[in-house]
Amino acid sequence: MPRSATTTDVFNAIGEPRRRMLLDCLIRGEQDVSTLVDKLGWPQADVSKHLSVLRSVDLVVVRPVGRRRVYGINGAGLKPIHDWTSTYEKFWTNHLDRIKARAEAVAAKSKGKTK
Amino acid sequence: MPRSATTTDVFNAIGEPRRRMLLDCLIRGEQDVSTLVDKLGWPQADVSKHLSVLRSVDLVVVRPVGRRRVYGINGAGLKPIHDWTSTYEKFWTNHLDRIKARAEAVAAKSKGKTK
DNA sequence: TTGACATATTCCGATATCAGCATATACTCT
DNA sequence: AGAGTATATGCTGATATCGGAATATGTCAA
Repeated sequence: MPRSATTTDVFNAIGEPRRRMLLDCLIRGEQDVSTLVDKLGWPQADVSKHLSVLRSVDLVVVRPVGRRRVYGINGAGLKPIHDWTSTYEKFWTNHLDRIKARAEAVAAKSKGKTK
Repeated sequence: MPRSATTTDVFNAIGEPRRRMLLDCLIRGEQDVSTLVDKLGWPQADVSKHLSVLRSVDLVVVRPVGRRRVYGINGAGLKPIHDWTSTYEKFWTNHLDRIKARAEAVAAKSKGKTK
């Protein structure tokens, strides 16, 4: 059994760097496909396909404007990832604490104690 | 050009659900491979291989204890993902604002205007 | 309706990834 | 050293994914 599809698993969807670039490009505001093609310099089909994946996991929303399609970020889709990583927050916080503690220990040691 | 390797891209590495399960399993504390195999019920080789990927992107650290290998979470590795999603935080916040705004609009409308 | 433009979808070959099995490495204890 | 345990790695076949080119869908405008 391979990994769950990019079209159903948000984590897998953003596993592709180009899709993160796409989102990073949209972060400044809604844009239509042509604009994205210009900015990114990828073939139009590629942009559409990556957008399609992002759409299927609800990371972006589309709004038809005439013959254009304006894409925007649906932040709610990224929240699960943010929440998941948040559960590990204590690990990097603790890590910093440990570094700090060690630094203080070193400082205390150099002040007087030889052990 | 395919997506960047699971062994070099943290985002891609956690794109695999089993690897997230593995991390979720380790969140309670360091554990050796046998314990993980027991808890998860996967073939030992699979566990080792997924751990290997997590190791290559620095999401876990290993500590040999006799013939055991005790794995622990390296939270610092997840921080980049957390930071990246944080840049989109405003989107889900704004989204809630928008829902609220719309709800208020609907309420105001139903109060008098028939449209 | 016809033509032009904007975007999506389909088909293709190449590649990475997965699970499973078998085997290799590494350590411990006697 | 040799047996046994713990973990890692190599090989294989099936599958998903990617980019690219061609094509299909959809929309406007005259």
